[in-house]
Amino acid sequence: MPSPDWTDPECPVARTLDLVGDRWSLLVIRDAMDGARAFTEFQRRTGIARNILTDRLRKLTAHGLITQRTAPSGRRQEYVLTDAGRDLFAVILTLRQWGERHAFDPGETHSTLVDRHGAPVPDIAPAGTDGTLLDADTTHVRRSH
Amino acid sequence: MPSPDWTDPECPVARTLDLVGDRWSLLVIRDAMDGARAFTEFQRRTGIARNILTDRLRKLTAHGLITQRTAPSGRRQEYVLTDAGRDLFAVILTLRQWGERHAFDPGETHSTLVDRHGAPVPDIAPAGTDGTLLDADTTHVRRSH
DNA sequence: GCAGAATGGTTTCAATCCGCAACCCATCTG
DNA sequence: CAGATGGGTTGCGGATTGAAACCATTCTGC
Repeated sequence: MPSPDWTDPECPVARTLDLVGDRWSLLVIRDAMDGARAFTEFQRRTGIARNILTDRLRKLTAHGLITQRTAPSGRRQEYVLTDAGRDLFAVILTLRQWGERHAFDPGETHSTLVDRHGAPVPDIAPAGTDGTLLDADTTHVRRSH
Repeated sequence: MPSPDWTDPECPVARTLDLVGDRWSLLVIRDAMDGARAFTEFQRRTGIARNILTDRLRKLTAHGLITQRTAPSGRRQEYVLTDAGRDLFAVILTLRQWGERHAFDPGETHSTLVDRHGAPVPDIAPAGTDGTLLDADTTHVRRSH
């Protein structure tokens, strides 16, 4: 029901990118995960244009990644992640870790993701059922015939 | 040297998205990981417009994610992933797994990522140093002072 | 060794998308 | 009640995209 015309209907990567694969959606999700809830707060953190933010929030809502509701403490609006939205955590995390490894010069500082105790989150490494590390050379796509 | 004006210079997520966060780049990377090497092959698999593909291949090359070289078997050109490009495997994988969980109706078929033995790749789950599962609620961003 | 197809693009043009600025109304705050 | 803040909408110009046509070089079959 959300997006009838997929770029590549049978590829899950392509479908995900059809939903969040633009310049801003994942940054909105990132900020929602870090506590942003109000329209103005998203706008301030990302620097996105206000009309585009309106559009992205509507699309993400239509696709079931966030929901809009009135804040418990009054009449203000707020946007919060759905379960599907929160499940993008691993995506944001791998994007973050790749960036830390490849998008900074040595010595450049960057923000860090830490757990409740302030300890840095360890790198994610894809592993097979037997625990061996997987990469592009040891896997391939099997098309859904 | 690659991208002087970042959307959000100190956030690794934003920097990564500045490099590959458009509609096509990650699909090109996906296909490169699955064996595509030639210009026409990328165009056929993704359905991207040819001038845009030219632009994306140049940008990905400029950012060090792919390299262009002449094929060993003659004079044809080919595009292959660099180490940094191959390191996007975890990103593509988490996008794929999220899509499998949330972008398909129950009963709909989709392509699958399998290892050398044909076994499906297990889901990635972010874990802390002590092995506990991490998510958006148990982590937060620490800004770089 | 020549015709035709494939490869790897470039160019042109129209349509779409995006960012900026201005505007608007409702709600808080002093 | 004046001003600030929240949550937008509208209009406009510039940038990005997509479709199609074009082009030069290289294979391929006969």
